[in-house]
Amino acid sequence: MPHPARGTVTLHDVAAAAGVSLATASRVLGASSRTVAPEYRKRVLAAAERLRYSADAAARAMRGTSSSLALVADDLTTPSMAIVVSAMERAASTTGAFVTVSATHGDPARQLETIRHVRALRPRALVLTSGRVDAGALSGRLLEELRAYERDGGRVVVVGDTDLPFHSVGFDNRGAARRLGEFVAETGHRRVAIIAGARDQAAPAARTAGFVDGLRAGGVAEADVRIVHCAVSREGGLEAGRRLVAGGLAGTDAVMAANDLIAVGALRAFREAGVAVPRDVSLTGFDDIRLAVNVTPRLTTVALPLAYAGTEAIRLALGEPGAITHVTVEGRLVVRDSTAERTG
Amino acid sequence: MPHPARGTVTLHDVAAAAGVSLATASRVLGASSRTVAPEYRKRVLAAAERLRYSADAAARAMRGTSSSLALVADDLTTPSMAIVVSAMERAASTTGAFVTVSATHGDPARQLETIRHVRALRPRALVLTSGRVDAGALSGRLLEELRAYERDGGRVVVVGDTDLPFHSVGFDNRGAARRLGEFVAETGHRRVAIIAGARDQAAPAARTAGFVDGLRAGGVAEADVRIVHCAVSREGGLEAGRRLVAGGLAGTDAVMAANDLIAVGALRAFREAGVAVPRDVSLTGFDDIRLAVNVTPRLTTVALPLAYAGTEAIRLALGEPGAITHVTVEGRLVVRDSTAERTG
DNA sequence: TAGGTGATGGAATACGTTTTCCGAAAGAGG
DNA sequence: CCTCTTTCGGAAAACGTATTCCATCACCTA
Repeated sequence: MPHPARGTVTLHDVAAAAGVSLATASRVLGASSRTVAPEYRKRVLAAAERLRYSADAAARAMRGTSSSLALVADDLTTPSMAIVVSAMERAASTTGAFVTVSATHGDPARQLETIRHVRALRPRALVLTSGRVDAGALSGRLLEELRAYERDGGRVVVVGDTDLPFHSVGFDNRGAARRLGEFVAETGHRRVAIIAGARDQAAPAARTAGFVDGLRAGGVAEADVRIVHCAVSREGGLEAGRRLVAGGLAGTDAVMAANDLIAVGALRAFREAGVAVPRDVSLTGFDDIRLAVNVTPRLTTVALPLAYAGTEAIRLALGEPGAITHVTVEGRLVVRDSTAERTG
Repeated sequence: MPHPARGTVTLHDVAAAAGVSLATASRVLGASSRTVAPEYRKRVLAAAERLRYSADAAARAMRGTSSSLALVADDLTTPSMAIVVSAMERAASTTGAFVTVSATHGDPARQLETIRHVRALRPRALVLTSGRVDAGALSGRLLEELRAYERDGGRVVVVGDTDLPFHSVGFDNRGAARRLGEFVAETGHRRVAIIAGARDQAAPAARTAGFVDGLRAGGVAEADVRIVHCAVSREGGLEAGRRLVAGGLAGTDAVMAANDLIAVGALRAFREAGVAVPRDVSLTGFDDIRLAVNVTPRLTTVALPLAYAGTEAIRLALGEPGAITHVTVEGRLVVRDSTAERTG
């Protein structure tokens, strides 16, 4: 398909049309350091324009100067991924590189397969975004594959928390969650339910741990902190919220969700049940997705500077070689309307 | 960078390690029809595994069997683009192809440049998504470039309305908007303001025209329809909403926004001003983005089956050659809480 | 057993480009 | 006027893979 019937016009055709040699045409059209006489240069450019010549990236790549950036993500439809994709694209376009994207749908087996597949492109950098990128879950196979890729001269950047020996841009989930927990405790809440998301996902787990840290530091008794799990989605939050109210809130005055989506789901469950937020219970989220300001009440949450993280990932991916760098991006507490101060 | 120092292991290395010829190794590792003796096959597979061999996509592409899909979009951060990207990725992954993405930021010059650049990849298909893909705006240059690409054996699919002679997946913006306009008229509204978005963008313009069609068909007098313009964003809607209330609603009982984002912005402006939706005015959106059900009140809007459109685009891009096909995707009226019935 | 036939490994070639390397021509310096 | 240097066009090699063609070998049939 790529070199069909008789269609494509090659450098050879351009050279012939311009009446010069292949080498000369290449020097004019490629980014060569060699100078060519103005007369010839003009002829080549004219021929290329006339024939609508477009150099074959594959052939060009073979000779050594390829350039593509690969993104391997769990899910391409989340807002944060869109931002990362966009940041990568912007960075790539300044150097004439291409961005290729792949989705793994959170399946570790598929993740391995995808990386193996992507490796064929010999991308300059591979940005890996996943909820669970750690040595254990991968059985070492993924690590080996990534190492082989590095041996090929590529660079790996992990977006998210990881214990793998690659550059990474991580969020201080636990620290930010701790601050949010402290805030909740300091505003007078005493019985807290945590909707913790999935048990086996790294980010939600770290946030849950941080919530607990902060609440305890703020003086909430351990016995008064309840943790429930659910799917990491709006639906999961809705369902968990329903379970919560069905089982009786029993004096719970604050609910902390592992992310905004879950919080929005829970919010809906509370509204269904006639539980007023923040009058009856305060509710917090995490991520500060756009949705957070578009629900009523607007969510108190933690803002993650995703755009910054995305560009930071690109910087690591394209920057000068150097020691492995772990960049930690701080979250910022954003207090809105979904939390109240309890004076009682 | 792609073929660095001494890193990459090539088919040659695998063949040597397995003690067979290059051809044999290629036959085992590639998708060849030739059979090779079990003994040799085993040795080759073992060597490839041990060396973590990954075939060079560029070299492979040269021999004739490349496969990539290119997406050229205005803006990669919108939710609808994320869905299209995801649909493309899914389709590509089943055939072992890659998806590359590029953004043009709505700049026609950049659009041309991008397509020229992308053409180097010899992608099997080029999906072009843009608010304004028409012959006039492009001065013919873009058309020529796309034609040259087709001559190379590629296929062009335009997502969005276009008068260009390529496959396309379009939304019946005007028709759906007309139905929404009729609905608003039939539910008793008599003075309507339309927040029409940007004057020069095709989709908002078509929707506005459709709103007007529907309202008139439903019996709303032309003098009672007011049209205001704004940026196509939440901020634009917010600002337009403020202008609207500042100037006095003067009996306006319904506001129709060109899309959900604008509607959400307007909703916020109304809330600020103490205008209750839908009690004081009804409000409608367009697109049915996720946000539409997460605001209060939930938006009455038109749902566009974006996922369907995305897969449809892929189908056209990868399907059998045939006559140019224009697929029109119907919108679906979704009535929620932001519109009331006016009996008075 | 001779000749035919199907299977299969290996050498060589092609893909389109960039980049040496080489040679020719022109300019500079004595 | 001769030589040394610089400039620049062209021929050819290289990149890594898939495939065509050729050679070999085993097997089958008469």
